[in-house]
Amino acid sequence: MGRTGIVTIRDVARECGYSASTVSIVLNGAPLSRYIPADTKERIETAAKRMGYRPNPLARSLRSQRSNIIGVMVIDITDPFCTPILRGMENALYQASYLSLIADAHNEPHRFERYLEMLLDRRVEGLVVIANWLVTDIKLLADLTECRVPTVIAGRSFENHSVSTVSVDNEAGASLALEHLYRLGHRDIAFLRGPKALSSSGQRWKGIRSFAQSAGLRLDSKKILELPESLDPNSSFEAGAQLTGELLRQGKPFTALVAYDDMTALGALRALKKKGLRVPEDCSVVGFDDVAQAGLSVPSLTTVRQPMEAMGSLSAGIVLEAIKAMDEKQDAPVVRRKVPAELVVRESTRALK
Amino acid sequence: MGRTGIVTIRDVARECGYSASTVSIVLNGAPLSRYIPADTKERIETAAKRMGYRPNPLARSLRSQRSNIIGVMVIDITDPFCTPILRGMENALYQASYLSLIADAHNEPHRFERYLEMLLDRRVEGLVVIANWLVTDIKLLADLTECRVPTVIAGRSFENHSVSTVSVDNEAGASLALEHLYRLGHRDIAFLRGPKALSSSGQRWKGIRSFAQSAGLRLDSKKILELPESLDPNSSFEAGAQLTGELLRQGKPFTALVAYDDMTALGALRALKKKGLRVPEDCSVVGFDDVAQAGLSVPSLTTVRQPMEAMGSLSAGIVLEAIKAMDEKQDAPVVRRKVPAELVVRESTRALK
DNA sequence: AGCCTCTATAAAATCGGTTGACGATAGGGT
DNA sequence: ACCCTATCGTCAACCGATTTTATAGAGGCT
Repeated sequence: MGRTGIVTIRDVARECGYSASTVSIVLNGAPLSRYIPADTKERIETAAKRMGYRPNPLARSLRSQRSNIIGVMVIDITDPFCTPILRGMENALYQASYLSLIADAHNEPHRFERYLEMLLDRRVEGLVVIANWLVTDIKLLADLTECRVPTVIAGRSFENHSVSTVSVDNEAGASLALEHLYRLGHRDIAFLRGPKALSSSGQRWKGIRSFAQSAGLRLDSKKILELPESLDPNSSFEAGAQLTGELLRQGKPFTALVAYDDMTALGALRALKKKGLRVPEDCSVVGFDDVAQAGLSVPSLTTVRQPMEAMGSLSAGIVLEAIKAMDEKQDAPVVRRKVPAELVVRESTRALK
Repeated sequence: MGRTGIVTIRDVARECGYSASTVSIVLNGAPLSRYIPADTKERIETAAKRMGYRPNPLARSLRSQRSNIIGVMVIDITDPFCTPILRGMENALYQASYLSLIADAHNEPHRFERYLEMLLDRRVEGLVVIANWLVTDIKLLADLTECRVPTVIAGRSFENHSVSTVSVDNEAGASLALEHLYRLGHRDIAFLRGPKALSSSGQRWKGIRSFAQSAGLRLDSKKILELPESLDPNSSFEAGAQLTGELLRQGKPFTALVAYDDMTALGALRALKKKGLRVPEDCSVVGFDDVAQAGLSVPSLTTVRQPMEAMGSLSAGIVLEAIKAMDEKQDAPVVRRKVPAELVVRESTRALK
């Protein structure tokens, strides 16, 4: 044992009088260990334990070409949407004794690329990209498919590319939100749509339109505003407040408002309150996502829940499956998982009197 | 180049007709490269670039005994207090081209220990523990000092141990909060203290008492409640709401409330609203931390800000310094950094009429 | 001629663990 | 007596880099 206090396999071997190979074979239960008698095994095992031997994962990875690490690219770790996904992933990976190497791109494509390279350098066996917001470009895909690293994009769906994705059913979710308001008797409903650049915006809007059509509800284009494009996910709070202010100034009455996401909805709450309107008495508000904040506001927010933890563990599961498939030389299928959204009714909506 | 598409240093060597040693020496600008003529260097460098050679960090780490990785133990990644710290750390580490390996302990001591071992196994060169809540025990310390891994605890201070810490000046911060209310004319003030097990509770309370004393303000023990101990940082919202309810039921009037942290304060807002009290008209509320939520609530929360990003980069800086010191065989000093808190006045407080 | 020093490059050792190919012994079958 | 197989291990190669040591030719000096 060197003076660093770190015990190598050779130290153990020397200590108990066997070779490093034998120690390795025994401790890993390799096929050859079949022929090693029980008492030898025991001697080796107790020596290893006594000496506190812990195999060096670096050396092991180098030899076995397996890092036991999944790279996780988070577009913006301060986004409350991300952390529950991370939590879910972590749960799934923990069980498979994989570690996750998390890179936070700060919403900057430049960092995204640099970190992507770092992750690939570190020989991550798989990659999960939590794409809440940033419009990830094609270069990503090129790099990844070229390097044969199983990849899942969580939180977004790309219809056109051959990457696995895990995303919520935005269309159905948005329908749920509108249906909820409709059932409560609301007919004059305002909308704050998401920015065009986000695919989820389009999907949610499609859900809105399809429900409206099926229910015979007329959507008044004067009451439909669109969030500006922005790189910062937290900006939608400000934008929500501002657009709601515009709606109110415009004078067209509405009894309910559907926001693109929770942040937007919280912004709307603030703007409504500022104009002296009470929620839900004077106006109902629905969000989307169910981030942690949604339950804590006053009034608490009725919203459409994305099962973020589940999405996280699903993503991890898909990547792990793909890795296993590659081990067996099959190629992994592209999985597009759409998880159902769930309406969470809280205080910000109520029946129209 | 193997069929994996990964280029090794030997591939580069073969390609340009030199040995792996020479390539390594040139690409790293090692001392011996002094003797290598410029055109050879150029040939090697262009070949490396053309072939897209990227040295394998695993192999490099194994040889050099340096992982270029800092381990980060997060007690609970879904706690909004943690992510800005992570962001700050990441910024500092990015510049030093260190990567952070984040482990989320889920508030479970069991996971904490297992991850700690994993991190040490991976030969992290330093460790930052983001200790928002969990009462970390002594075993941690033993393991760490034994393994000679520079460690910083961010978010807590331990007076009695010889670990570096970065924490906010809780005492001064709490004083600021109370002073703010006092200046606004409030004299009947209720308090929701933090749980005893947290050292920050005691510190904040000390700040409260010291300001009260210096201003001649009497604290009414009937209006001082204490949050229950709990492992879950998000529980303080519920607890805040519940304790505020108790205060109100008790009937002792108060015009302002100082909460242990922002979550507690948000809980208080909810309880006050439920009883029909308006904030800040009928009661002012102050929080502590300035988590992202604080600015988004209605009314937005006056609070004492912990400069979390700065704390994160400070922590990273201290660890990096310690690593550098160890490189030069000096031993790194124990640093106890206390950063100033800052009062952020928003809508939840106003002058007593 | 003999011995240094300076260049320019390569061979070999090393990091710590894994693994396929062997060696050696003992017993069983023919 | 001979081959086969089951046991119990060890050797050496290997993963992909870095680094120490070595080699070899060219000049320069005595």
